[in-house]
Amino acid sequence: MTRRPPDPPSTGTVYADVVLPLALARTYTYQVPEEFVGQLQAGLRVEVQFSKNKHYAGIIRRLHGTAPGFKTKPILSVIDVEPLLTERQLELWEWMADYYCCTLGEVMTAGLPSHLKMASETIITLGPMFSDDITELDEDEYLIVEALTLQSELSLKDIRDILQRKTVYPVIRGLLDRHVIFPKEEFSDRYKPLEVKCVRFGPKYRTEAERISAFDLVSRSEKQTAVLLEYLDVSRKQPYVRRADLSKRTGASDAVIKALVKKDIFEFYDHEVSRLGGAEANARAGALSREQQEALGAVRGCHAAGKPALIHGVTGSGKTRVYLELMLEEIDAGRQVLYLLPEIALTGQITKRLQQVLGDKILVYHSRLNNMERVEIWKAVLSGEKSVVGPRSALFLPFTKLGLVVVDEEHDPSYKQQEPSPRYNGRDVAMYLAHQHGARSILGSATPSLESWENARSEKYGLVTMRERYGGTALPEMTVANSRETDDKGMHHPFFTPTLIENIRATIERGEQVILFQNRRGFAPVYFCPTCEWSVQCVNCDVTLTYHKYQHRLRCHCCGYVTSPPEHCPACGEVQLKLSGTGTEKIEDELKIFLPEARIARMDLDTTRGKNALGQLLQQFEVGELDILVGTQMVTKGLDFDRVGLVGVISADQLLRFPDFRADERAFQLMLQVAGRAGRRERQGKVIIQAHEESHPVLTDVLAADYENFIQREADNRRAHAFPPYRKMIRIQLRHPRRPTAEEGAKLMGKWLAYALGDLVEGPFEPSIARLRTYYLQDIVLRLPPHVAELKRVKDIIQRATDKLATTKGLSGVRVVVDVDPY
DNA sequence: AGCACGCCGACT
DNA sequence: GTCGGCGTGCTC
Repeated sequence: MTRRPPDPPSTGTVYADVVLPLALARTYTYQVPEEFVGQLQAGLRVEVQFSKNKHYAGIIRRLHGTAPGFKTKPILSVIDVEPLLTERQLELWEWMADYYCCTLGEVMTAGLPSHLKMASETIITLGPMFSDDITELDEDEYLIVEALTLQSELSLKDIRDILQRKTVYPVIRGLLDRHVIFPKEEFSDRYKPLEVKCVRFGPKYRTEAERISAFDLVSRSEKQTAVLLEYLDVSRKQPYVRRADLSKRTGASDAVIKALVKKDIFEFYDHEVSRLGGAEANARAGALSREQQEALGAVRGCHAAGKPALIHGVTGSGKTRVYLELMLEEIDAGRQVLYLLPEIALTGQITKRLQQVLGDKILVYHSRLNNMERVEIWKAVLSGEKSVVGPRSALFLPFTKLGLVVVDEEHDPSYKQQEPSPRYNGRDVAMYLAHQHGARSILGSATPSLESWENARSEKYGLVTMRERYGGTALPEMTVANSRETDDKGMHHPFFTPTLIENIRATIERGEQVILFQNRRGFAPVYFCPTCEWSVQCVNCDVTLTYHKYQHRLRCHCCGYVTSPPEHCPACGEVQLKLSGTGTEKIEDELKIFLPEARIARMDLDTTRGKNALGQLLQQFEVGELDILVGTQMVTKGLDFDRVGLVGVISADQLLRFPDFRADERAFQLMLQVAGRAGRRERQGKVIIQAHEESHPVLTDVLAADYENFIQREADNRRAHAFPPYRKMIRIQLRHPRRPTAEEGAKLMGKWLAYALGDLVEGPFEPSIARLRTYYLQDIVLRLPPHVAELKRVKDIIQRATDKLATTKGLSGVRVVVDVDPY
């Protein structure tokens, strides 16, 4: 990257405004010692002391000659030679801090890989690759390495003592760069290849004839014959056969399989399940369809007119193919591309496909990367050579030649960071980023959000529509099943209609797969006493605990609190406690009763928590080791499988009843997205939605796959009730461990805001979950006409009110959380 | 965010 | 008489 000329040292001392990785509102001004004057510029990291004993790696925001009206501390050392951040990134940080009402330090904390944010407490250890190349080390470095071989870990503070000098960061940085030492956390995060224990025919049984002869060898054993047959059956469908699977399916013990190995018929081996990365660039895949060709032209048209393009393309229309074409163009022209996806979709086939076509030109920025890999990507992006596919955090990478930004699944709520600050929406920040770089941008979805649709309607974005599924596959047949439906004996099941069960059965019999969607995890969300109606509440939050049958535990889905179910009701002593409500676990459980033969798996937060659990689950489903996948929202995202013949929505009512102004939009998106998982290639898929309220207008639109009708009506509703996107919404949440204090603070805050803003202020009121993680909550909501100048004024008012509250006796402990566009 | 300073209750 | 509770204010 080109070096910016250092700011000219004006008369006298030079000062540097430094951003610190703390939740501080402003930058802090340090004095630049004479010796550093020539080498400093914005974006470099420097070591500074902050308060008594703390040293941090801060980032220079700007250099100037204006002496502040207080004594300044000196910059202790310069960590980087070249800036680690670009001017644009610093501007982006400032914009985010400003727009989302948070501090620069909070943006910095979110935006820098922790490896680059050293502080005095950082613990370092000796790297595993260190091969006593002591000759390479200078005296200071040698001292550190020697200390580490004796003590294994040291804090930066220790190192300062060892070296007997104040400035140790440059030395540390040098060692880090050469991978001699590591910040400690990295070891916990080392990845290993995913391997599964498998069986295959031994070397003597490679040919068909040899294999047939194997049957003679085992003819005396019924079990071994069965295993052999099963093996042949499974191996026809899957590229590898798991040892555990084989015994499970045949009911044969592991000893039976071992016996076959002993006879040299089988052998064990570890099958390495493919991981992302290391792909070779292929030729461009297949030709564009006519519609894709047209869409491509339309997107180019938008870009030529300087507008972002919103692609509304039904699932399977091949939006990715269109993105790819444009991405290739940018990359060929030597520019960078940022392709954003919701986190979960990153595990899917899309990343693989991008890497197949773009090879090592594109890097996957994944939440599972370790620190070192993150820093490597950071540097590669800074050099302008690599493009990136990643979740919203990839927005913080130091792009220098950004030419195109793609936001796929732009409607997805997980683009919005909820906690902690900065509470930003990745899609919106992406648009700002593109604008900042003068880059083109594309938003894509099968169900565009109302905000984006409205932007297209008002011609801020260009709209590109793709209506056909690539290859002409028909859209799935969608039907609704009344939840009250009974079977031929007049029996009614609380969560499976006969229609759904019959269809599941038929689908599996055809050798196809089923996805069932239930938007709630666990077994039952309420554990209660039928006598006195007492129910188990979370100790930290104002919610009931969800029963998880598999672990026989009660869990809080807000804070993670776990406890054992009580033996009897503590209020009245009743011993027969009951469960109510339905989660994915229960669906899975009940389904096993109906379909004991089916291979069922569950996909929710609980089953995908482990490192490779999600990938493993998807892999299993992909190769056909599973018949039914029961899951939460997760199953609506990024799943792209050919053999899904049926998608079932267990309860549409549950989605539509949600008390939020976006409930309808969310429900519509979720249902249409999950429906899109059905029948992707030759075959038409089927979707069955169970509901009590069959004629709900949202359901009617879902069944007709009528986005236009839905979004038009939704827009009218929102406009009529003054909701976003026709109003700017800001939520101000006040939190305190004591309810009266939270209430008092909120009342006061509400009064001040109402004084300045009148009836734009609603509340304070208690949110539906009144206590969260031991804090009592109070909300104040502002709904403003969407004018930018107005917004600045409002944010100043909020800031002043927050400051005022912080200096009010007795209420200074009330935390104020501002959430801009809180949806 | 961390941390020191400071002003009110149960202890060696 | 002190130790320590956390409420308050500051860090260039």
